[in-house]
Amino acid sequence: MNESNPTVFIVDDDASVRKSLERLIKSVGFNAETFTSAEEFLSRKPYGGPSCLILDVCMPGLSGIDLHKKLTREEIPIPIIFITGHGDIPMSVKAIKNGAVDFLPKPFDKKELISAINQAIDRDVHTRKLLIEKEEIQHRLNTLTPREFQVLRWVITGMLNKQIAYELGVTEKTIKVHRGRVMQKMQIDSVAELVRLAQKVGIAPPNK
Amino acid sequence: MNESNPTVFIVDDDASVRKSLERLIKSVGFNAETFTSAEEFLSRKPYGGPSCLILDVCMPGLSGIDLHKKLTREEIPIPIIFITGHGDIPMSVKAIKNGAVDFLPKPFDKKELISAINQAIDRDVHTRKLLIEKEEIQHRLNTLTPREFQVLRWVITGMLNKQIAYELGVTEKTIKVHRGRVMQKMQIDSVAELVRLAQKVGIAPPNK
DNA sequence: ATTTAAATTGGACCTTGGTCCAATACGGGT
DNA sequence: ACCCGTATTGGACCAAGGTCCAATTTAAAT
Repeated sequence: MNESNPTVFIVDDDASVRKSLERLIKSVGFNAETFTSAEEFLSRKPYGGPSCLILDVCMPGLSGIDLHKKLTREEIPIPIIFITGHGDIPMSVKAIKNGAVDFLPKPFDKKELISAINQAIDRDVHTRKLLIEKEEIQHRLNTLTPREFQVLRWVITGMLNKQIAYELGVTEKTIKVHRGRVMQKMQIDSVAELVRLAQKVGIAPPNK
Repeated sequence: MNESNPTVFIVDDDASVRKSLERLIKSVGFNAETFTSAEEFLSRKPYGGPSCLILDVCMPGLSGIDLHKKLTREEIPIPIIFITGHGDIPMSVKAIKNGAVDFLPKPFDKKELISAINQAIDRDVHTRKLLIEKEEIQHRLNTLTPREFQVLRWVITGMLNKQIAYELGVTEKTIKVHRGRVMQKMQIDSVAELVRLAQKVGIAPPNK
């Protein structure tokens, strides 16, 4: 069990389900870790590597649905595969619309579950990659002064320095200096890259 | 019945369902148009305004699911709301994952259906807006010569004219001319706009 | 064979972007 | 009182972008 290998977390109040899932998952080469309740899962320390969550819908205490909501609210984007013995269509529809990877009624086909797990892990790897990228960008953005950030937002509109200068009520010279520092701090050397970078973290142009 | 008002298409083999749905939909101010089969719907001329499709899953001939697949394959992005009397969870999950707006078992709550219809129409309005924008961009792109398009792809990387010239084995002068024509034909005047525009239609930088 | 579109390049010239050095001004914090 | 980060601006200077006019070459189309 190491953190570079994908881990599948299993939350189900039924011991036999936990056991069989754990065996199945380990047999295909993933780490598996089981929990008897949503609360127990929440108290686990955050996992660093790629992972996903197999979650029973109905459980005493916090239900699987509740846990999903909570994770969404707290922006913990771990991919979720629901399993359930007593689900209905509206419930499954809602779960998928809220971002669950799959929703499998018990008993389910092993191949289907494995397929869902692979999808979930792939999604998590992708999500993590984007997240890390965003954090790196954000870190550099935080080194900008307020004025520099303001200039950045105008620069990505494609306006000329003199136009930006007019908008901010300063001289073109000043914009040049701010702009130069923005590029230096963001560690790039073209407007094209700045535009893409701003897009990735959702920086909008000024309201005018 | 005019094309600026949203229209809801109803496809169901059950006459009573068609009738009640039509009444409900007209009562909230949308146009409604009914069809007794998927085939009948397909033979209708394309609708210009915002619309969505309420689709029975089980029907003689082409089923609702089949129709959904066909529309997806042919890139007809009309939002779909499934209704069904005999659906199961895997079916509903699959439908939503394939992009359906909702999946409602009969009998359904009127408010739920109306809510789903509003979502579907909103989605369609949004999709159409993006589509029109993409088409406008594509139209301008089609006026570019192969070489100009090639230069465009290098320009959006943020490279200098001299670097692009080296990549293409020509002089900087040549790149300047192509680049100028690209900006003129695309009707923009900054690299920033070019980058965003390229992003919208999914133009990738060169493979190097 | 003539025409046409595309690609290429040169020269001249102007605008814009970017940098280096330097200076002033203002507000916080030690 | 003094230092530091931030914002501002100027001068000088060079690199890069962009445009106008003009010319050549080549391949495709009529």
